[in-house]
Amino acid sequence: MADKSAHSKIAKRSPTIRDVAGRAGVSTATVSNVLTGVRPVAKESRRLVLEAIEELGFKANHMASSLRKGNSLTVGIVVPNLANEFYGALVRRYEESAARTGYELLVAASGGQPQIEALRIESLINRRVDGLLVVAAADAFGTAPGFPAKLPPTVLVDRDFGHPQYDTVASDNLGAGRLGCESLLQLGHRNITLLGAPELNSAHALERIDGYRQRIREAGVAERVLVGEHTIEGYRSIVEQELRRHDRPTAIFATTHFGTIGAAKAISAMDLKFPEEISLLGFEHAEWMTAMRPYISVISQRVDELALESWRLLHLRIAGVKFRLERIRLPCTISLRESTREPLTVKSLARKRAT
Amino acid sequence: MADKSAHSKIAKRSPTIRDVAGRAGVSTATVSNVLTGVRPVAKESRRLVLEAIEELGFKANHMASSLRKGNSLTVGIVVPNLANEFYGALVRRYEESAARTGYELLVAASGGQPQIEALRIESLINRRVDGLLVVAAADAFGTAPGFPAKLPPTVLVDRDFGHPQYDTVASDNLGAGRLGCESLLQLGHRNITLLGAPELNSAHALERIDGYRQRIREAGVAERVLVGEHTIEGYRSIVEQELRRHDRPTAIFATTHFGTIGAAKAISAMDLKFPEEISLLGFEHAEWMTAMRPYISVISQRVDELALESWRLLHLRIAGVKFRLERIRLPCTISLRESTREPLTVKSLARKRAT
DNA sequence: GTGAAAGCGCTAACAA
DNA sequence: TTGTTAGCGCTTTCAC
Repeated sequence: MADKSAHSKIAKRSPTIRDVAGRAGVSTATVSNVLTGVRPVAKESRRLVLEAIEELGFKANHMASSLRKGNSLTVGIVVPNLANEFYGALVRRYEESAARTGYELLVAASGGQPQIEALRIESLINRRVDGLLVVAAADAFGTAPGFPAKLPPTVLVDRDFGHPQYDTVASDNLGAGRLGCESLLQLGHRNITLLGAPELNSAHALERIDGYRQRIREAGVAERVLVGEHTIEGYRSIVEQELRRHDRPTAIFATTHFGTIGAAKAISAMDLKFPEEISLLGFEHAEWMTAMRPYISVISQRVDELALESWRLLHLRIAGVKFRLERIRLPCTISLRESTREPLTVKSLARKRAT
Repeated sequence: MADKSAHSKIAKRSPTIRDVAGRAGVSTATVSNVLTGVRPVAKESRRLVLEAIEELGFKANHMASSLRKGNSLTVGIVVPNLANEFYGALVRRYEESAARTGYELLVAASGGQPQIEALRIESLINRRVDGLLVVAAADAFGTAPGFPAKLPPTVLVDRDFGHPQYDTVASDNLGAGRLGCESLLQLGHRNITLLGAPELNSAHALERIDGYRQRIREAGVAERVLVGEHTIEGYRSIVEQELRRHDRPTAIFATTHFGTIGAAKAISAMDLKFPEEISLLGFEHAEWMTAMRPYISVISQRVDELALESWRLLHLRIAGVKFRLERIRLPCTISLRESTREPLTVKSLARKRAT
């Protein structure tokens, strides 16, 4: 068969809608209509077009259509750290939602630095993303020097809840703090040390601490809050010190995943019976915990729902649906396992009573 | 000041290069030249343009320039699962490289299914990505029905090493298998059970097993390979069975991260002295291991280098540099910690000798 | 139901 | 050094 195109040598550039139109003997408009389904196309024309597409291996250039249509079907996602398990789980869910609805995901990492976040977001805006899902590098999102003046529809997740300008979705951190404290109190603990994250640049770490404080005050029990460097080693060393005190706590409540690991490490480094002599309530379930002895009790965020809800809001905003600023708090869940027990004293008393 | 534009109402659409040109009193070409730096621009013109850009809050439409230039400065990355720690670490490094070089990253997940992989890659091609970094869903990458006929420059990472068509970068899995076996042999173990991953859809799991086999045969020791369902529970149950055998091994070598967790779980569920009675060599270091007692010895992939090398190759291909198909194997590293010890018998003998 | 043609916002000849 | 203009590949009026 003779090649219709001008250059019959190697076809370097990929075929365009024009090539398809030529081959099918119709206009580009008809090809476009077959592709988009915006207007009806006669059966015969459609067949010809589809054939031509097949034969040429034509793939519609999404950038061209985006440029023309003025939307990119692309969402940008910005997180502090892509290697983080929690954010990884978020991104995974976003990708699922995106793939399901014909969107693609442009990912960027801020490293927790507002200036970098500003830069990365600017770059995403240049790509004309339809919307942005952001785990803010710091509170007061959008105030870094050089931050773009106008963003596309944006939803803030996990951090900087209650931002005055954007919809926000986050876990009920205060509730999580209360819940953890409550469960320890119910077991009979009266000497509970909270291992909190330093404020750093987001207040959301403080919310969990506040929850603990609220609940423990209601119980009329003395509070004790430890805050250290936000690294496993930092948490380990501070917990180790704590466990050496004469007035050692009977339970530790870590409100971060790192804190959980650090505390577990500190406990196993000491000569304490775990969990008999010291209870540990951690944060954020992870696969490896199933291998720990004792199996660590934790409070976990509902990452799937965080992703779903934030995606839903963003989707509505992109669609132009008007509604008041949304602020969604999702409850955390507690998984009581082996690392939380009633303190020794209470247990002994109970036994005595029983006999 | 009077508004020059036709509609002086609300400026809905974002300013274009034309708006900037008008405001600065120059041509669009000059604005473009200021933006791209392709041709020199007089100082005064540049100042005017920059001012106009600032005042209008102009952001160059990357899609338009891509369409015109024929490159998107975008790389697509496809992995089986975005929530996986290993792939998360990869993506993080890719993002760093991308941000550093002006690229953006479009991410997609295959769920380990070649058909989905084909779909997602097609979608990325429609977006005209300049290149693709893929952790293949299965070996024989690119053979699924409906797989795009022609890909942009593509580098395969971790899986399907040695693909006949694309550059491939992966860890030296065979070497890793040998290395692990070797280190256990050196400690004096002669009864080493290997906990391998099922072949599933990638032979790369078998390579590690083969490495173990090679080395153990060289040593003239009986081999024993266990392969189960690729889940923590699957591994746990199979290891638990193994540990109940009368001829129980003195060491277990898990060649996957899941296997490591499963084995650790099985061991701590049994009444064995760990690591005195049973050694465990795992795969892939993780933060949580620091909290385990004993601290688990592992062989780890050099994920940073995998990312760097694959990015480098892709970059060269995108730049059009011609070179033969590259196949890069990166060695794994071993971290000997507390979970691997000499077996009891040997130890006792050594003690006797010492006295 | 279909085609011709304008144009999305930018870059790259080609002139001047 | 600068401006004019013709597209990049698509969608979308507006005619027919």
